[in-house]
Amino acid sequence: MKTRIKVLLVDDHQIIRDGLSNMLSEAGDIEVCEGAADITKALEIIRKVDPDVVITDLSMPGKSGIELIRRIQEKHPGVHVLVLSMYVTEDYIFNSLKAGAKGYLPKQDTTKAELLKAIRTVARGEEFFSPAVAQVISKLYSHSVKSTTTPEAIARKASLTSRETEILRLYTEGLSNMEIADRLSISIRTVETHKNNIMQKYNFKSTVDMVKFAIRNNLGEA
Amino acid sequence: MKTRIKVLLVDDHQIIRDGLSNMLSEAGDIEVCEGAADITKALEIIRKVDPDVVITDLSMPGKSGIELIRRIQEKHPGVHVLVLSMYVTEDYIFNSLKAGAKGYLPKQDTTKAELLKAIRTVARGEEFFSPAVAQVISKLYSHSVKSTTTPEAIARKASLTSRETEILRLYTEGLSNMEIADRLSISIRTVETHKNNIMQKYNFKSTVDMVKFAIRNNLGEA
DNA sequence: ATTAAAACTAAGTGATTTACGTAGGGATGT
DNA sequence: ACATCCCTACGTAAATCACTTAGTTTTAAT
Repeated sequence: MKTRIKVLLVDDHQIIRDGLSNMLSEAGDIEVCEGAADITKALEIIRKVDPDVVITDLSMPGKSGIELIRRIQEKHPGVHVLVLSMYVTEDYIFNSLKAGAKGYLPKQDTTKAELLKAIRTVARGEEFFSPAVAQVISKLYSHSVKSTTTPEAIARKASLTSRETEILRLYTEGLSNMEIADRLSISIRTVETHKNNIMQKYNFKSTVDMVKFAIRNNLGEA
Repeated sequence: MKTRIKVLLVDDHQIIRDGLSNMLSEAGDIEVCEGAADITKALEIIRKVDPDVVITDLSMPGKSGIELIRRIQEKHPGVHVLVLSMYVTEDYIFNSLKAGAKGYLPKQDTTKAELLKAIRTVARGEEFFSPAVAQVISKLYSHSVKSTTTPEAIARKASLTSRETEILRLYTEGLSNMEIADRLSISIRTVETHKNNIMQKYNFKSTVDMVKFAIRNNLGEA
């Protein structure tokens, strides 16, 4: 009899954590530990209980979930990360994998059975992706092959730094400078600076232009 | 001091019911009764406890949630139905309203605050729709101008005047209030007022939300 | 190992723009 | 005649913009 799989849930929504916790506790081979609503708390709990699997959302207050994955890889390489996100976009998936995530599931249509299977799979150190995610990944790879021949397009996209991209995405969600500053735990002046830089790089003449650009380029939803 | 709002949750997913139940119980003015996973059970509980508000999903095993709404209207017209669905499609929304639903919220992006507001609103017998849903409704009603089978109050509530539509379109072009004012030869204040009215009609929380709506609605180019 | 470049952070400050509540006048329809 | 809707507009408070400067950290290259 092997020990149960210790799972840590990271999500800023209380109800979701509670719901998942309930659900997972019904499985005999899984042990859910105290959840975390942000990265700091998550890392603290990881140090304390050394879980086998961390299930995390990506959109959270403060640093993004990507950062959490990165830090876990650095300091706790034995802990396997399973992303449970409401976004099934190239960007999120790619960056999660790059940061070291072992699995990626969409919140939308993941069933209890799938989630359990995913947990058990990543707990063994293997990878697990839902069909929808796998599709995006394959598209990503074929895309990267093509893009080597089109440096112009890459250059354009690459001209935004990761921080700028992150902030641009938050603008597309309709957040104000202040709200973005709070979300990222940085000064509103910094947000303004980043925005200014974005606007200058692309010569946007208004915030609306910027958002339209982001939407066209799949940096934001809708 | 009025009595608490009695709420019945109908959803075939155990975790979701549990999560919502948890969440709603934290509000002092709401009392959550035993949930139901199907129509039969739901009607049975309604007969027993006579709730003020029924929150229901639409996709359920057996008969659809629409049928539940219809039956509630027939036998318990005082019970207000709030739909909480993962689908924000014309079909579902239209049929829910036709069946007598007082509110419709997408599962995807409804916040706790919104849900509570929606519950309190429909408990008073008023209607409540999230921006995304209102968008679909307005689209629905703008096509069939005179529909005798449908509540016209909703259409009016969620439709924009010609001036508002005109101004909204200019916003999607990236124009500022001032530029729009010049273009239309009216005061910037007037433009602001129109914008304000648009924002209120759809409960937009930011200009970006408004523009995203317009783009999705083909009022502006994407 | 050291250095240069780039990225992230942040503040000052005056000008501009927006948010939001309130309100008058005209058309319409009942 | 009266309620209602629509377009118009203002005042004040709040937020954002535009530009500049600059310290700290990361990354890349020699």
